[in-house]
Amino acid sequence: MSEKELRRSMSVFPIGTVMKLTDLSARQIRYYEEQDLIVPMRNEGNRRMYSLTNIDVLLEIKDYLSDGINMAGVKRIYKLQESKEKNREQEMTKMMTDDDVRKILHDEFLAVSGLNTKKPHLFLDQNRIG
DNA sequence: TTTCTTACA
DNA sequence: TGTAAGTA
Repeated sequence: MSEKELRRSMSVFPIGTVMKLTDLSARQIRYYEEQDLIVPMRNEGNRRMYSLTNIDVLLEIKDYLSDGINMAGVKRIYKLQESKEKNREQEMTKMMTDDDVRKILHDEFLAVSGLNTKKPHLFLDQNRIG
């Protein structure tokens, strides 16, 4: 996660500030949380603290709602994005793994055939195996 | 003062 | 969704 993303994910705004920034009522903001559209952090006093990312989502929700989409529809949109991101990450992980295996087999082949002119990969791959 | 939870003439 | 009550 980049520093920019870390900053955007820092929960530092109390609900009152979020109300002004999004023009939503506290009731609505808490309701969207109940619908699992956002997951604000809690401070020592059990107060909800929101991040810029949370605020972005709330603004997006407002846009969808103003476009005539109901809560069920909004929830479907985020559910879909969530599953797609998981699949993408899983695919990426699988690709990385396959690539590692390929490199390892390639290096082993070079070593056995006595043509290993580049050993650098062996260190990295062995660490990944362990 | 602000926010939280719960509940509803 | 709004709003009231009683807290923290």
